[in-house]
Amino acid sequence: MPELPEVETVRRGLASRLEGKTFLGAVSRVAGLRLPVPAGLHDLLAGQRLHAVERRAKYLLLRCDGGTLILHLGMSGYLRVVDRDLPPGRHDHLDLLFDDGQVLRFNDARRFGLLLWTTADPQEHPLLVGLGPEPFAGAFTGDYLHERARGRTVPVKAFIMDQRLVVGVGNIYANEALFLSGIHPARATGRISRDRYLRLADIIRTVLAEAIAAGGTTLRDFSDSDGKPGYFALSLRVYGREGEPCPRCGHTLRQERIGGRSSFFCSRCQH
DNA sequence: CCGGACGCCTGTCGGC
DNA sequence: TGCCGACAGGCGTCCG
Repeated sequence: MPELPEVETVRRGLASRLEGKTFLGAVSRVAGLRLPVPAGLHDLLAGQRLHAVERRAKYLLLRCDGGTLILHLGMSGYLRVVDRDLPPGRHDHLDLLFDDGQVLRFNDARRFGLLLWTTADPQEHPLLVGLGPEPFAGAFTGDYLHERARGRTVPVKAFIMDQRLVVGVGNIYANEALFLSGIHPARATGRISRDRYLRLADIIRTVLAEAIAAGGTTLRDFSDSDGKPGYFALSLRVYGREGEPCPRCGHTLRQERIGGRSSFFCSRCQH
């Protein structure tokens, strides 16, 4: 579910509401998410002061004095800040308790999410160490894309969703960025000009930034830490709009499976 | 190394 | 109405 704009929206909410607080501990109601929840999480967290909420790719990093909580929301995960008296509901798997009575509650129906604790540098964690550049970092350029694309035959949509190339682009924003770039999602990665990659890199940044400004995209269950939805869904040009007219030329938008994922595009505007 | 398929897990929706 | 398959915002692993 959440791509970079959604995770960044959550990060901002958590940072403003939770930074500076001290953990009382944790309650787990699940054996494992994508990986087992750390044994003894309560004792690991108790007394830790949360001094910063950061983001790397689609991971949230909750920096504490003695270590870092690494969270990933998977497809269906969300976080809420609630009062500890609110009874947990279905799929409310984890509560991280703060000393002021507030609780950071993790709900994840599909359990593709993740919570880990590390006392080492989280950037060096095996799950994070191979990640590509952040799309807003200087290293992410059209020339970088063009260089990495050389000789590759994979559909460009799968290419830009590969987190080893660049992080944060998931299925929604890949579709949107390719539409705005006029590039067909199935086009072979190595057969796209440098000029088009320059434009694509800019457009990826622009789409992600606009989505962050809108609070992310809510299709069904995404919400920020206050439970409020994002409204970028209103601005989606092609995602989920098969059968509707192309916003640029009026041709009927198509849906096809490309790179194993549902893809939406205009066969007249995108080549 | 590369590209593609699969599995993880639950909820929802469309077709019959 | 009920059932069943397909599909859903991610990602790691395995196979050819």
